[in-house]
Amino acid sequence: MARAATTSDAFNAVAEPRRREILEYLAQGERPVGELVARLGMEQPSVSKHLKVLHKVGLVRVRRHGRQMLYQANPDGIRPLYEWTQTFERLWAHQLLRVKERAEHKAREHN
Amino acid sequence: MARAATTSDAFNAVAEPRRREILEYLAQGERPVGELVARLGMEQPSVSKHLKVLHKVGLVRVRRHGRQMLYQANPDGIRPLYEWTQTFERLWAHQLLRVKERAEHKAREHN
DNA sequence: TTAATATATTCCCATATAGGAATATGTCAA
DNA sequence: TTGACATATTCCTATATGGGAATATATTAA
Repeated sequence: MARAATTSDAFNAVAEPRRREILEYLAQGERPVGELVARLGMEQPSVSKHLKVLHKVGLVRVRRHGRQMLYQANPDGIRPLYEWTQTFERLWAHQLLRVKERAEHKAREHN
Repeated sequence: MARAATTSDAFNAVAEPRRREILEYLAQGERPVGELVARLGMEQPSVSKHLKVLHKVGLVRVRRHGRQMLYQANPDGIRPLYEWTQTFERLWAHQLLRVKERAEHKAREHN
């Protein structure tokens, strides 16, 4: 088997750095393709292809406005990623705790 | 150009569902490869290969214990993902607000 | 209509997969 | 040493990719 398609889910879609840039930019609100091209310094066909992937996995919504296509981020699509990373929140807490304990230990040492 | 290597960063490494499963399992603590094989129902070479990718991007740590290799999740490696998703937190807040407003509106209607 | 603008699609290709099968390496026990 | 156990590596192959270049489609304006 080969690698799963970029369009198979949000995790795969977002693995591409350019697509993350696009999503970050679209977090500001609805924007036409041309603005992404201008601001992110990518080729127009490249932007369109990335948007197609993002759309397929539900990470962006589109709407036509005259000749322009207005894209916006669909934050709901990001939630699965957010929630998955939270699996490890507990472990971060432990680390912070350890740091805190070490700091307190040091503080006692110096008294 | 082709797709970026799975070993290029945490985003790419974690795009593979099997690797996420492995990380989730290792969130419990340090575990030998054999236990992953048994519990996750994957082939041993497959698990070893996935672990290699995870190790290369710093998502797991290893330690030898006799014949066994004990792997543990390195939660720090996940933080970049967590932090990136937080870019969109603000947008979720808006949505919750909208839900709340709708609920309150309905409540007023029924008075 | 025709031209101009905005975006999407197609074609080409070097590249890195993930899994299966087989085998290699490393470590302990007898 | 030899064998058994635990894990890693290699070889194979179908497959999807991302970028570049060229072109197609859709919409508005003249």
